[in-house]
Amino acid sequence: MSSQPLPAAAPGSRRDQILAAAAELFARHGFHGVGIDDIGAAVGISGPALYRHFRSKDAMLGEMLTSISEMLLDGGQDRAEKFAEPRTLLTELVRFHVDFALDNPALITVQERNLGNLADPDRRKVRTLQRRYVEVWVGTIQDVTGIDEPEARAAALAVFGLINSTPHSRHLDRAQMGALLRRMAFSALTHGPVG
Amino acid sequence: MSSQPLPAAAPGSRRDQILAAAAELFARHGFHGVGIDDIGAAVGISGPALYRHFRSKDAMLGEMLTSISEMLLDGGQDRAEKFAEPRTLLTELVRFHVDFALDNPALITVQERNLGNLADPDRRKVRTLQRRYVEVWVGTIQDVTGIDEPEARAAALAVFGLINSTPHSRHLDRAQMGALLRRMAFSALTHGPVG
DNA sequence: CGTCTGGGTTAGCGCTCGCTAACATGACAG
DNA sequence: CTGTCATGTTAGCGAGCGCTAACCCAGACG
Repeated sequence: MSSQPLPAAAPGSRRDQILAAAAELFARHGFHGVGIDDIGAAVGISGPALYRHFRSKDAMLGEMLTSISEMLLDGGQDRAEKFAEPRTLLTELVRFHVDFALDNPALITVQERNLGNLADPDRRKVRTLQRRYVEVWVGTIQDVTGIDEPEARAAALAVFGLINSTPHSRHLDRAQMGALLRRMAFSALTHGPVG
Repeated sequence: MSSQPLPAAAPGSRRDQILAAAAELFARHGFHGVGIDDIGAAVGISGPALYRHFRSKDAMLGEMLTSISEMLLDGGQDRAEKFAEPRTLLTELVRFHVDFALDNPALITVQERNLGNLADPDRRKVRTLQRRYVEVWVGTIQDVTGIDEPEARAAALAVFGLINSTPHSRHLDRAQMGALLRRMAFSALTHGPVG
């Protein structure tokens, strides 16, 4: 649904493989808990060979986080264009975010935990992208519930926390987990803020 | 030179001050992103002086995480004793966890992110405590909703993610934020899993 | 008053880390 | 063949880390 099974967008097969492995490791041990040699070993090459593909370890994290943020923003804006009716849009935003979190648990974890480890130029870029994604949600939540903007923003972040918790609980299969998260998120947003 | 292996009973003030400062730093930069000198500087002493109070940096994290887990478990069990009616108990569990998260944002963040950085004996202890705390929630959720156990467990973890998101959103005052989180959590739990 | 002790200092060791340097090699292009 | 390029290798540097060693000193106390 959200991922392409066919051979990936060509130019960066190796780069992408490295980024995926690094994401997994960063998610599990934290950015500073992972060495350059660990990442290399995870893709079958050893240590400094990574510098043929990335300028630095920070650059890996930067690219990882910007690409996540761009995927989320693109997906959010895409839904916002397609669905005009607020309640429908909210449903679709929830569905999109849930699918993304279920398909990319490592990326979600890294984005949640390691923004603080990002060097300054990249961090501003990522924060801007994130802010714009949140803005899509905030507007939709306000349209549906009528609550004021600060509360809608807090509600959006709370729901992200709910949905993004999925990497930490693996006892349900994908379909069940997706359905549960969608219902919980939607209930929290529609029944919660109203009262 | 009589060897008393473990830190004795509560001298309190200084150790706690150090732990609080360390929690703040671990929450912001991650365990490996914080140096022993940083922690010392945060309490006005410098670097190695910390070893008068803790055996190692890992021991600080261990003590921090076990104390959090014990506070949560104690609070949960306390409510479970006091409130027999399932729906009331669920309300009180939500209230308790929300208050804890609002009062201890750094601790919540550290517990969420840095369990993986814990050395093995401590990690098992913390995980056991966490599991028992989750069990209190799972039982209550099942009593209220009637859903099966794996789904109740997933729902509990999702709600923790929702509530624990509060350190990342600071635009509402404590009372508003508490009220919002309580309503969202309760709605997610009561309307979500049922369908 | 001398001694002990708790909590602090600075110096520095050994290790690991991110990264660079120098070199190797297989796949083509001409 | 040979030269180039992409992609790998190993050796090793400099910095920073956790932690220990050695010393210091203010009280408490007999």
